[in-house]
Amino acid sequence: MTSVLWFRRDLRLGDHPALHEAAGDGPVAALFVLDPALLEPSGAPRVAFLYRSLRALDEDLRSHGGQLVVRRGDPVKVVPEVAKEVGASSVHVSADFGPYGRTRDEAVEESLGDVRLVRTGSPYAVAPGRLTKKDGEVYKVYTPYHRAWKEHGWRKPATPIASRVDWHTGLNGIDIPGDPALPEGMDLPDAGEDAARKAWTKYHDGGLGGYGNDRDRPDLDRTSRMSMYLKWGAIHPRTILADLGPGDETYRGEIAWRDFYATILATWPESAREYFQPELATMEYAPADGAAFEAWTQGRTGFPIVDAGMRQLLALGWMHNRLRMIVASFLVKDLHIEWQHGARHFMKHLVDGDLASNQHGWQWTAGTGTDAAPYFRVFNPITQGQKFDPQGDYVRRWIPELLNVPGKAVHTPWELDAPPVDYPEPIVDHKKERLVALERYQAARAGRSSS
DNA sequence: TTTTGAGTTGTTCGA
DNA sequence: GTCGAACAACTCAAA
Repeated sequence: MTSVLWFRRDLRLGDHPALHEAAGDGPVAALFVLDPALLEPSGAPRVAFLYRSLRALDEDLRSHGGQLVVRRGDPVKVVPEVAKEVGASSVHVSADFGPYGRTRDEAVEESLGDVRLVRTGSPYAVAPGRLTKKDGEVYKVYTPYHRAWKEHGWRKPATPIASRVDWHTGLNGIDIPGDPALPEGMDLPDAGEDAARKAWTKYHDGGLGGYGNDRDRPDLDRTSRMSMYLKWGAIHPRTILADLGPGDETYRGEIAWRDFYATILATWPESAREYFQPELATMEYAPADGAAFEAWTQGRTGFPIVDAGMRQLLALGWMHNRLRMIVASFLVKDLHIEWQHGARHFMKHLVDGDLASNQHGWQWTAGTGTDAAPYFRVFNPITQGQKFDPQGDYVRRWIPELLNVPGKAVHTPWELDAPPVDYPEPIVDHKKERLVALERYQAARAGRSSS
């Protein structure tokens, strides 16, 4: 009996449990639905990367005698239509645990009627719900979660079957749309499963060994950049995990973080918008519609390391992890702007923008999340720059106005005898704003304990 | 039930 | 320059 394989965040053919399930039923029709509800809030870089990933998937399918059918619309309508057209008795998917995805899937399941919606696998090594404390509750602290996660383990990658699948062809779909206009000069990495595997192999044989020591050095750029492939499932985390050795504990931990935050968001879907610790929502913040927020988004705060990160985001659709923390801390604790505004800006511009990791990364910085940073942990944008970009190479790469400032002096351009005229003065006094932030948090904490 | 130990990523200050 | 303490109490996880 024919089935539909509805692709979402699993745009690959290798190591794909839902494909194995579908193939066991008979012929498989491959479908992707362009859902306006998901596309509209996404920025051009992520949409472009999605389209390229879809083209790559279609190419891979064609090389195995199949094709990818792409339809536009609400999956609640589109998926049953396609199932009917091919006479499918089941629709196979990888489980989606996001706030929108889960509700959508329940609605699709309802609209499918007698056709079964079968969820097999997920984008995670250890899917939400698999791992609980002994009392059955969800872990809220990373470290014990991580311990249990390692103990629980994950499946080995499955053997490839795409060439043996009886692919259903002949359905009409729309062409994958042309890429939306990208910012001038933006150069996205190659998309698709093949590119993901190649990028991973290259990193595995090259930079991975130095990850533990150098991952915080944006000037050295030793992170794997697998996030955008993981975002769309061009590679599955368990494929990556299978290649890691005992010395790769730090890198393995990052995969665990991804699973952890997915679990948190799946358990508390409202934490995508609301404060995980609601009592901190009453804290006083500055409005996000002023010049300060604008300066932050444009990389013109006058703090070189902050501006370099923000400009890297605009230019690449990607930002080094250390910079994500620095610029987030600056927005929340120097400009006193709520984390949601920063999270939204990130989601708009990041190619790898993942709701769970993004929102909870921000909540961590804001001190409002699970396992949050202590309130007194305020990043100093000057010393962070000096520490993690010691020669200033990263800053100079992204801030042409500072190109001629040598060495670490680039982190304090206002101290130069002749500061560059086209680079802004610091928009705030960090020392002062740090104290303001500490007071705000202290007041909120006092409010909490008295209420 | 109670108790105990622990908690991603930092900074400043004073000795 | 280097080092340890203070920053603060609270919640979580597990015994």
